[in-house]
Amino acid sequence: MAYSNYAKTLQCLSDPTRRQVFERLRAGPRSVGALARGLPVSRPAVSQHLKALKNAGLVTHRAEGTRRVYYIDPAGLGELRRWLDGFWTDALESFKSEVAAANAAPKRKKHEPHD
Amino acid sequence: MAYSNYAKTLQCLSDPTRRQVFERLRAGPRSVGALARGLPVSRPAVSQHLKALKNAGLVTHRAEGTRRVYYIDPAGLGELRRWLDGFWTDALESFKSEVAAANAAPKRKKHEPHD
DNA sequence: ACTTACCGTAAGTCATGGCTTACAGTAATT
DNA sequence: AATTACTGTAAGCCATGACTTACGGTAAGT
Repeated sequence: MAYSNYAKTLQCLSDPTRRQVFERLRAGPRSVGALARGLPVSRPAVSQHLKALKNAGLVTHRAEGTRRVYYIDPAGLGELRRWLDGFWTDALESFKSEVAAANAAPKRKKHEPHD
Repeated sequence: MAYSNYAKTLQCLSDPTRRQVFERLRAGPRSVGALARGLPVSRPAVSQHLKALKNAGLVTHRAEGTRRVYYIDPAGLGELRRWLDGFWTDALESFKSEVAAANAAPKRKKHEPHD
């Protein structure tokens, strides 16, 4: 379903309220009403957040009468995790070589076209 | 320095342009001008993005004449990674038990206060 | 000393998106 | 069939924040 889109995942998890909805699902599946009950926003707001979360592959739902029980979908988090891990190794490497370079080489001072 | 703030990190990486700046640093350290050169926004915009990235513990800079050479700081990514890993294990567990519950139990139908 | 390269910040504009209040629709209870 | 519980969507309002231009400030070259 949700293809490789860590971008959407990041943008989705950036909102505090939406992340709060998501964190509530960490404990286990909940209906929309149950999710909205403890939050400082209205139920439709939660519904919209859930739509965004689902679009990012972070949650799924299952019908239960008129209720929609939402629960976490590992797909979205998985993609974000892969991206982050790749970045992490590169970052460590880059950081180490940077520190080494900073200690070894003195400061450059010329005004020249640069990279 | 930057304490436990995966929230700030997420909100920081949510912007596409800012993420583009960050990804450019993946290859290695760059000056502000060099970073802005290939991007579709002005240099001050890049400067502001770098400020946000630094505030989130994602980058640091080192002076080199009048240039400021920025490079990735593992701190911010590390925190995000820790949060994500914790969430990931919980999500897997929650997902598995959810699928099991969905298969085992038939649909509930009563209109009763719920959770 | 003057000029040039490089950068951060201020002020102001404008689009994005999160929230609320309606409204419409389905399923279960009586 | 009528009512009640539960939800998704539409329209509109409003704050957040990303971007631009303009400016001031420092360090290096001449």
